[in-house]
Amino acid sequence: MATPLRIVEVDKLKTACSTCSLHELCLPAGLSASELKSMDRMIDIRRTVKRGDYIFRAGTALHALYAIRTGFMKSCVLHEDGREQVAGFHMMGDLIGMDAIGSGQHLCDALALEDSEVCEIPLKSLELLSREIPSLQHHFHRIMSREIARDYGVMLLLGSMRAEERLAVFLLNLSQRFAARGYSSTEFHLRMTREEIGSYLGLKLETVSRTLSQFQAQGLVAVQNKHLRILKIDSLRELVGQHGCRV
Amino acid sequence: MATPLRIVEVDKLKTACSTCSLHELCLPAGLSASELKSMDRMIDIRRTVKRGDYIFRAGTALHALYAIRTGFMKSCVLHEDGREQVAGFHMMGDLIGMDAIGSGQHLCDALALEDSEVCEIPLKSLELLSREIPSLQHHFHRIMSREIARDYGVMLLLGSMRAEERLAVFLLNLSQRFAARGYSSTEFHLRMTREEIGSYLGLKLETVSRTLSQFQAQGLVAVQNKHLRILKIDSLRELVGQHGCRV
DNA sequence: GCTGCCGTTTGACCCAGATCAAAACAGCGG
DNA sequence: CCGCTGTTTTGATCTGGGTCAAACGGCAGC
Repeated sequence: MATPLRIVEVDKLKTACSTCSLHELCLPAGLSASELKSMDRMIDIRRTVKRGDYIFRAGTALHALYAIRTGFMKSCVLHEDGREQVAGFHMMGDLIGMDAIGSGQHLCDALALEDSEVCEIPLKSLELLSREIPSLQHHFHRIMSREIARDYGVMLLLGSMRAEERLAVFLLNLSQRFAARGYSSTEFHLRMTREEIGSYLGLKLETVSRTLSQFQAQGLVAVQNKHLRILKIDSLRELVGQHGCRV
Repeated sequence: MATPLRIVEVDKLKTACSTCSLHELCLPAGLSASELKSMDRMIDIRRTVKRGDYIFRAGTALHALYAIRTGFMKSCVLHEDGREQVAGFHMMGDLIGMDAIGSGQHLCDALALEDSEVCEIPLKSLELLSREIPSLQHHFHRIMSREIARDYGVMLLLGSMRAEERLAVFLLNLSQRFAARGYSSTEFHLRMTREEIGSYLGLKLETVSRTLSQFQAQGLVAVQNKHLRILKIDSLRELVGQHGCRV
């Protein structure tokens, strides 16, 4: 076997759903081998995005949904007066762009917080294929539903939790998502700035910083710049929900 | 024609998608006459719910999605410690229960704020039928997407708006939704209590009351108990976004 | 290694909206 | 018509987290 041929082969393997290590986490979860092949045919474009690049911008037309293969991104919704609110942080296996199906236009910006790779999934193709593969159809519905469920959680957080609780929820959520992807649940890098965390949690960056320092003083976490280690995960869990509510 | 027969006929007409006055607003929007017939076959159960009745409770298994035919309801997500956060107010034509598709269990309570009528739409049937009718499939996706989009708006509101802005956004949203349903955009009844408004907006009931009184003093609205009249809709619109942000 | 730029931390002070309290009011059953 | 209950309004006071300000630290470019 000639070397050039092998390279091409490996390259192709790397970018197919059927061999992607995320396929149990991502859209094709639960599909059979032959159904995965159909997925492979549907997803023909992969994009590499560099830190700071936009995957899509608010106001632009929906071209496709994007499955995150590697990297880390945020989506933020903008108010006409310039205020921006981080609506979510996304990591590998997550599907983004679903906010745009309703109107055909994206409502938020999505941008990479580190060099990333995404798979473009044209909505039309996805809808076509899910008419043929019931389990894909149902799984897509589950993914959209989980986004709604996540949003409800954020509403609860923003509407009725105090600062410490918000931050604890945030850290526990990151921890759990990293764990689900095979990474450490207690030690990770915060890819976003304090300001972005604050925006997501409805707090100012100073409050995020202060609360993080307070957690550190209490021995709950060890923070050094963007590196975070959770020391007492149970105490963090207890912290959520036991304090008197703010609203 | 005998009277009893006529009654049955009218009754049947009243409960079919094909003759429902909401069908351009609801799930079957854009379907052909024959496709509407298929919808009729799918939706075989209509439920009447009285003020205070639950349509579903958090933690219970997903049986069906519910399209609201008449009435007004709220959904609220609960925190284990008893805190509750209103996640949305729903009126005729709205589809609720989509939060449960992901896990198979409802994450929020849905309860009627006035006597209402809902159509039960079994998820399995809906998925089956949308495999046959592409426009139904796409419209269902659009509805789920619009729920995500709405949630992003609520996040922006809860995360970065001051009390007056939140209330103005709330009133403008109600106004616009009533208008879309053929009712007055400037005069309507608030079906929910001040406390429920507050919960939805992340404010306490006293703040809602005070802010409403303030709007009244400024001549923006006329409130009398639960009856509300918008006097200066443009001023309300201007109010949103011009103040310095809280977060 | 030095310099400049961000992002972060920490302190001091302030204010929007929460909390507490009480009165006014609507709606309802008897 | 009355009394009861739950909702709403309004006032007085308090406080969590916002705002302003300054110092610190890590890292990229030179």
